[in-house]
Amino acid sequence: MVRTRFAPSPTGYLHIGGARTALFNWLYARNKGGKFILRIEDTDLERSTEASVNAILDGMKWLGLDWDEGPFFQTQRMQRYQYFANKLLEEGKAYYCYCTPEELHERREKALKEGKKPTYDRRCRNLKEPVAGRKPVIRFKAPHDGETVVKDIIKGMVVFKNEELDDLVIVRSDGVPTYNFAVVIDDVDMNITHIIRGDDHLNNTPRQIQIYKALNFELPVFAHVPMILGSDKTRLSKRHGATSVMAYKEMGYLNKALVNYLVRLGWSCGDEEIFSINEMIQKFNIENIGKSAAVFNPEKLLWLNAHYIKQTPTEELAMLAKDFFEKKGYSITEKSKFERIVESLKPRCRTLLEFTEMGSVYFENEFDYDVASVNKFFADKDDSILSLIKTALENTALLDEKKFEDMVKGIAAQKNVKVVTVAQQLRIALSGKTVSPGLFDIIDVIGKEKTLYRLQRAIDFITKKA
RNA sequence: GGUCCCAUCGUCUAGAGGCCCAGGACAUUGCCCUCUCACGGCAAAAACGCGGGUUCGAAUCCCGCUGGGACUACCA
Repeated sequence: MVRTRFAPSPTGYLHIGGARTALFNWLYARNKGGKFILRIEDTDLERSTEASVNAILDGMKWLGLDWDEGPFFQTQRMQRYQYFANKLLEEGKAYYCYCTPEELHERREKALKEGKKPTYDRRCRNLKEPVAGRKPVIRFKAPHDGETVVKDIIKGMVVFKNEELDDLVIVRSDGVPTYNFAVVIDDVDMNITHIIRGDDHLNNTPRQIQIYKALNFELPVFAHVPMILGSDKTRLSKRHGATSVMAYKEMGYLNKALVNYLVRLGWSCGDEEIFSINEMIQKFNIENIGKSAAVFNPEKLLWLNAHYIKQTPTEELAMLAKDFFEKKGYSITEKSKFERIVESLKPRCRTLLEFTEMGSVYFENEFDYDVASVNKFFADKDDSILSLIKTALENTALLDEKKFEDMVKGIAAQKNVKVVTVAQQLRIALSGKTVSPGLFDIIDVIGKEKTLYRLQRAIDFITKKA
């Protein structure tokens, strides 16, 4: 039975990189009919917060990455780490070290200055007596010679010389285990079969393998996936823009779009770009994960989001968009009318936030007129076209789209101008700009009264200007 | 500095020795559609980092170089 896990440390929100790691683990487990476990690595007491735990959980839920077991918290498993630390101590595979962080730091600096390796010199390894007045850490007795090989199904066989690895601290002076130790105990206790994680952990892996061996644990399968980079090819971080998963939700991205984007970042399936969740589960495999780091490309995410917006049924989309409109102060009363609005905006918007921007035309009556648009279409200060439209609309009952178009064309013929001129003048009257959803959509949604109001307002604007 | 990883269009990638004077997608440009903007359709431009090998033949294998990244904590 395949068992994978996602093990974030709660020191911030769920970010893009973590989300992709979680997704890969989740997909692999689902593909194999296995289990996906969530574990919170909160042994860094200083930086871990409950708010971060909740933020991560929210992010996972929004992406639809449900877990089968957990969340487990490392801080609630202290006795397990103590047990194995003691075991190593008793078996002579670990020892107390009384060096202070300050001493260690000094020695490291000194070694670096002298051009030597800044590794721990193992001076406490054979200490017979405790050092009075100091709280020791526990260090792992790493082998001096030989090599440790990481068998990684993405990177291949990676060989590390043991002389490069020093005696790492496995338990801090306050009794809290360090990452490299806790992660091993946890993965073994939770029967994790496949460890899929960022390749920033590849260098840690030989140390962990040494601990597995010292404790006679069976090794899991390792798969180190390449990092996600920003546009400048350095590790993706805040300065590259939004990195929080939930920030994308707030910006009006659909979870399906983000997940689809993420799965294709570092993984491929021939020429395929669009995957439903089920297709992903069915097709995901570790073999097709690439070896090189990938640059996060917001443009492509935007394209995918637009794709999923177009693909989402309008009724469903309207429910998602509602919050965004209400947040902007536009109250949604009639469901069917709102769906009409959403429908008209659907092919024009790439995010839900854009719906509210372009959609303002349906809600605002007292807008400003765009200067460039006015200069282009009302330069001659002639309101006759708008007046004709107004008269035509005043004398008609509810138009259908065909009749509306005939009217516009008729006025164009009558005034001997292009249809587009009439349309654009009307558009500016209705929206203040030369860009908007379809004219008929607008008048149909806002109704006769508001249409006439906006026409008169535009006529006043033009004539006042004259 | 040391260790480790990586290297195909601007970006995500296909490519597992001949099917590749390198395919798809995003972005870009042009054309068509059209009441504007979009959508949609069509088309174009755009890459195997460099140098050595191996081989009848290399984007694909090997070595070196260069470049990028990660790690180097009583962080994870």
